[in-house]
Amino acid sequence: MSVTIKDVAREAGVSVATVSRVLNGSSNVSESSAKLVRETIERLGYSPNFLGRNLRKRATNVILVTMPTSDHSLYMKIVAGMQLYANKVGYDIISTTTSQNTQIEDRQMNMLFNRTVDGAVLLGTTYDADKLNSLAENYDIALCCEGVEGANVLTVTVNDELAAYDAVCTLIKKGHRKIGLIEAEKTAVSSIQRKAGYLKALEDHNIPVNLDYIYSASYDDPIQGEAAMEYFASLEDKPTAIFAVSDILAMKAIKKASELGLKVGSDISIMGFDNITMCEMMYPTVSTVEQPCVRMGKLVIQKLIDNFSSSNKDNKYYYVEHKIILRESTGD
Amino acid sequence: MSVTIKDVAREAGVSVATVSRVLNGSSNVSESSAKLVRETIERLGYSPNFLGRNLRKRATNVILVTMPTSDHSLYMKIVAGMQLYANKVGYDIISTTTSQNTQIEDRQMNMLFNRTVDGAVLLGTTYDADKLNSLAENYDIALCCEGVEGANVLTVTVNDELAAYDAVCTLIKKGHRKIGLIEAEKTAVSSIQRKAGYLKALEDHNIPVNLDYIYSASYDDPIQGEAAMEYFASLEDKPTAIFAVSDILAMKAIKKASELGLKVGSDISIMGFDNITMCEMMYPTVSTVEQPCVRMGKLVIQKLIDNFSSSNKDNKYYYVEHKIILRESTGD
DNA sequence: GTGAAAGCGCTAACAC
DNA sequence: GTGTTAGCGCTTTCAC
Repeated sequence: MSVTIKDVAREAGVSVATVSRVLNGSSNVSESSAKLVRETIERLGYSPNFLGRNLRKRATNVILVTMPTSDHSLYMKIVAGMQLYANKVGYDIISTTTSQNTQIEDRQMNMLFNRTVDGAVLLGTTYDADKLNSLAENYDIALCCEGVEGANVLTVTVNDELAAYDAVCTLIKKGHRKIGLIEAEKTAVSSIQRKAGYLKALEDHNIPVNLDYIYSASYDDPIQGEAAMEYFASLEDKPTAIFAVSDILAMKAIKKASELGLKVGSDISIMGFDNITMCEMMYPTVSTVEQPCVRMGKLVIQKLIDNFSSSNKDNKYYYVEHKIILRESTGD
Repeated sequence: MSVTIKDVAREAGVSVATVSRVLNGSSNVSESSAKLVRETIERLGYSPNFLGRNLRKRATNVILVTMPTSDHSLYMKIVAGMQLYANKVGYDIISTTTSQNTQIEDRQMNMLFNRTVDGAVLLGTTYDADKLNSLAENYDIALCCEGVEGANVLTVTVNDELAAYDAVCTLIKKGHRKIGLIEAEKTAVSSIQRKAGYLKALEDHNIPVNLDYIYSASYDDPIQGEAAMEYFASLEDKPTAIFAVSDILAMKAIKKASELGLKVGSDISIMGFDNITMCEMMYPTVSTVEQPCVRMGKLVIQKLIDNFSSSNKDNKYYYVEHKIILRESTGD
């Protein structure tokens, strides 16, 4: 049987209250008792049962992070950023994967209901705005990376439209005027906004939009990046550059371009979005728009923790700065 | 304030014991009461507080998974396999990243001490055998993917030696006799055993070992895969094939080979280990040894849960079957 | 089939 | 500075 606070108290010849006080760093305990208690704790190998503590404190100091898939270094980097900050301020981060399945996501949100965690940040969600809003009424949640239209929930993302705008402007400045777009799901806010940025960049440079240059793919089915490239290569008037709304799509496009005998970086420039680890592993390396993962993670956790103890919840939308990173796939 | 079992009992006009019984599916409750209770639960939006429940039950039905880095699809696939099985049998999986940092790993193991989780599986660890053994004395833990020499702890891995042996034999059967090895840390059991498999395969085919063909790199610093390739390419008598102990190392080697103007798959064949998602994203696609992630995940969770309720803990070493996967990087 | 009550391990209000 | 005690929300004997 494991040792409890009572055992420590008995062994040390003090009350459980005193033990609890040294455990929680209360000042109202003499140095001699404190020392005695600490020694006894050490000797017995005691470690407080957090179920008891958390039950009493009505808080766990644990934050849940859910994500659609864990096989994506973008998410994992953000989680790392969260952990870094959270640990510093006494919180733990645990993470789970929804596999884009609402039942699984529901199951995970149960941790909120059953008080296993103090709050949750959703790195993408299957929930719609209504469901999120009613969830946010009773629990502390936040969105990160991917916002949801109409959700009045604390959200941290890059400014997707502006980031895409910058990316496409960069391509234009390199002399490209025939620029293809590989977009993702029509329902994904990030893809919608990145497309908006693409269109705006063309408009601002007086480049007419060519609908042939817009290919609809999917975040979840990266193989479509290959199909996109095949399609673009089949056009009579081929684009000289491609902007894809995710690195994975860009990588697939690059792979297909190489297979088609196109030299990526000179024959065709390709730019992704996210700056995942693999961007530097590929041949050629992939130009992209960096999402500042550590900063995003820190910010969302910070704001979420603030909400824990606040009566009027902050449900604002926070933008965090992106950065254009040029590598070989755009000839840099 | 959130609704408790008392509220439900009061509203339904029954005792908390009865509510608890329907919550836990006890048969000793009349259908009429049960129905009433269920309706009340629904009406009040009640959801049991697991801190109270777990405290009383002395179990959480949660298993912790730790890994050195979460930016590695191999781990994430294994976790997915664990989740699949665990959920089926009423357990939840939560995962954390140690960043190869013992303090962080300690902090996470606290979840074991403070009873936040019922057990833990370590997908690689910074702990040595002694520390693991003493941990295993008091808590249910398991190793997965990467064993530790001398640890008497439940472990599930592929048979690394045999898997590497098969991989190298495959290269030999393709006619290669000059085969380079990119190994990882001298301390990593998996790398040691994969090297042993490499050596055995050469020996069994009467190919003398050429020490020039063995390059020491690191799992954690994949860039060394590039250095390895550079080195092999600089040799007068270059190897015609390379076996790397991880896909990431193999990918880096492939990248460098391409940069050096070598056609991977014909000029030189390269084979990795793990079968991570990116193997199919690369150009060329990467031949490798598949670790059966879902099966590994299921097996380790199954055995671990068995241990929860067993007095004589199973601390055996379980092997799970690997599979050779041939793709373009070996000319397939 | 049901309820009263003890108690899981802990913290915190209160009394001294 | 320290101890006593109530109670967090739940499950589970035990009695009826």
